[in-house]
Amino acid sequence: MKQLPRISQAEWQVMKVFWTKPLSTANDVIDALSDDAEWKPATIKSLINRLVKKGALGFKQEGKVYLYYPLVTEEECLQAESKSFLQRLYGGALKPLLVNFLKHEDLTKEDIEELKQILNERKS
Amino acid sequence: MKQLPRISQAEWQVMKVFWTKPLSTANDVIDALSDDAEWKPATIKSLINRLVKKGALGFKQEGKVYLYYPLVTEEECLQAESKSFLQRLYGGALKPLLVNFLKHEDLTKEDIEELKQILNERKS
DNA sequence: ATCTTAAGATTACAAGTGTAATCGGATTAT
DNA sequence: ATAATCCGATTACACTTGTAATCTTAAGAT
Repeated sequence: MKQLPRISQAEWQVMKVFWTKPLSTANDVIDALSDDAEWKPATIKSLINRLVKKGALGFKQEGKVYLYYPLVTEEECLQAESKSFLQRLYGGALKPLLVNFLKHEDLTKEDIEELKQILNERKS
Repeated sequence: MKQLPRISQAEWQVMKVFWTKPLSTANDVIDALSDDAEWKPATIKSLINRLVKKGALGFKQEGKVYLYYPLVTEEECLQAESKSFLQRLYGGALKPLLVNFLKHEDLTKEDIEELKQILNERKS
């Protein structure tokens, strides 16, 4: 399996935009993230550059601008991050993690039903 | 609420020792972590020092050595980390996180029953 | 009284991160 | 043609992190 580049927190924000809408330009990302208005445009461009260097993003030139696209899927990154999180904080024990999240976070009645459904389906 | 120092991954390993056994000496930690033999003793001392500076550990002198102890609970740190993880990777949506973990990680039949129990208890 | 030892304190240093400004070349407007 | 603009590339810089060696000082050994 291809080995994933490691994506930092700030970079993750940027990746999310590309995962949601691949073949975006740098400006698309800047727009997409402008609501939160957390970063200067230059910052976002820096992050995009790093992601390209890390091999997390590819691009093709379209006229004068680049259209960037993810080279790694959100699924696999999420998987990897989640796994390392589980390992690091809960020593790899899934149940305590789940218990913790179940206890402290918000769930609707429907969510709960759905989760029980999932639990039922995975017998073992 | 007291604001938590931010504890890095390597530091977390060290904190775990103190959470498990408060009032440990630096050498206790070195011993405790020597199985994994990942770090030189000097490294562990560095980490302890940083944790003291960050306000994550306190200590009292006992004869010639220091007995260190956590100034923050594992519970609150876990809580904070988990929350930020949830926010960062899943945009704060608990269900996708749970679904992901439920789908990909290992659970025994008993675990599953227990989780369903928890779900039942928290009607909403 | 000295010498050794061991503990905490200080210093080191490269890599990664957050955050951003500036440079250089191409494109568009005048 | 020339000037203004825009975009990606390069450079910047402080802070954190991983990893560890060295320094200082006090206690214990001889």
